[in-house]
Amino acid sequence: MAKNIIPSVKGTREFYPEEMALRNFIYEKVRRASQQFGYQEWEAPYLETLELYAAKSGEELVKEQAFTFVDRGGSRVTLRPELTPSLARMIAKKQRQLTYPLRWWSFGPFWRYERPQKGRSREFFQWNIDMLGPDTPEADAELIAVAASFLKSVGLSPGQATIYVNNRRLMDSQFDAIGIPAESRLLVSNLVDRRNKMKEDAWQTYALEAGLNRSQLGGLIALLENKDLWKEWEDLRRLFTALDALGVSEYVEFDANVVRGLLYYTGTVFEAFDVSGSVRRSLLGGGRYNNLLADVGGDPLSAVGFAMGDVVVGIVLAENGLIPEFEPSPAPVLVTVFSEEFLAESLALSAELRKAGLNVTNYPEPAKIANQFKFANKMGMKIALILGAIEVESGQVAVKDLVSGEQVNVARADVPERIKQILASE
RNA sequence: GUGGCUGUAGCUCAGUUGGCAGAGCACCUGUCUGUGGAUCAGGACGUCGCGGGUUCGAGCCCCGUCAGCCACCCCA
Repeated sequence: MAKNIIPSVKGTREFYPEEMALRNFIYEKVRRASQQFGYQEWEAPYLETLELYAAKSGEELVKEQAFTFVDRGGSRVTLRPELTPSLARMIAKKQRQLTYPLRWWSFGPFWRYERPQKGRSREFFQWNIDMLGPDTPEADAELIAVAASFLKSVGLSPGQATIYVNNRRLMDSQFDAIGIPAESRLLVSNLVDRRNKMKEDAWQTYALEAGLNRSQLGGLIALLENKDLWKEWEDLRRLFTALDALGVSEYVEFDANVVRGLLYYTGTVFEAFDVSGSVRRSLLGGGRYNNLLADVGGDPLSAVGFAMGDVVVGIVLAENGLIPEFEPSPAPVLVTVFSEEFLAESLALSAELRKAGLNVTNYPEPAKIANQFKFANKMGMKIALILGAIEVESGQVAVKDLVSGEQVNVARADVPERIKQILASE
């Protein structure tokens, strides 16, 4: 059948109505969580210059994994791989005109030129949410609370999704204490990232080969396994106090293993994982980054935020049976077309019902009534209306409840009310 | 970017040592003219991902390529 169809671009996503419904479901939950805390929706260009990302020194990965091409004018442009540089620019351009604390959120498409596999495509949607201005643990706690609110709103319990929290400055002080010099931090950071993926003894061997001595390794292990380490750090104590007050502490745990890309974050870091399955999957991640505005030439400005991709969230929701049932038709009512003769009558009835505030689909042509009912059934519609010779003569409409199977004849003027009754009872 | 697995009907898949292309589900039609879902009866459905090679003969073997998946890598 499907011959010679030009394939879609590798790694892109096609949203058939059912997938689009899931995307919109996620979007609605994201929007609600964001707005509950007073965040404003905003958006940035999808196309940016490569320089915007190259400006962040040390991020060659951006150059390797960004979707870049030369436009007709010879400029190098990039499909945005992340939002934060655009945020930094837009803030910097109006830094003195904006109102702080500034709370912004966004949900839009991003592109990364990666090797596609499950949970990772070249085109994805991402929720970004940030607070700029305050530099307090309580601000950090608010972002974590927003994340927890989202997880809760889609039906993920603390047992299914957990947010792990750490602090980069705490880790720096601890690394100092066990004699890991500043220039080894990147190495150690990678080591920590890797620890969950390797067997413990293999990981230790790897760590020693990578250049740690036994005393450093021992210190590192003790550090990573210390669940009470947060108590030694004022900011984390305040953070957990605030989380408790915000009512989300059941979703949050301290974990020294969370480090997240060393060069970016300056304080609190956090990452939510799906812990319902056999594999721990990252749902969202973020933290405090206080240097960003200064890096792009703005005045120093503190910031905290996180990002969440739609792909993994969709998979996790599906695996936990949390995706709402798909309703194919946004219109619960079908007006059938009895014959050519009554086509105009059906169209007029549909228009009346729409005027009464109902979503109504009119069958587009005369066809066997059985086929029109089949259509209504497949589209998940709740009510079918029949307008044939008998009904028109008596000024009535046959209203059939497709869920219960009951059918009654109703005076035409009473049809909207009758439909609303049926819909309300289901 | 590296390594591996997979690709057969709309979907999920079977297909023996190389010998006529299969199943289930979905789909279409059912006693001539006003009613969907369930059952029954009948029917249609293939570039075996694509290109090349070996062979009397390839879905099956070999090479290449594309796509999906898995592990690395990375996760802004």
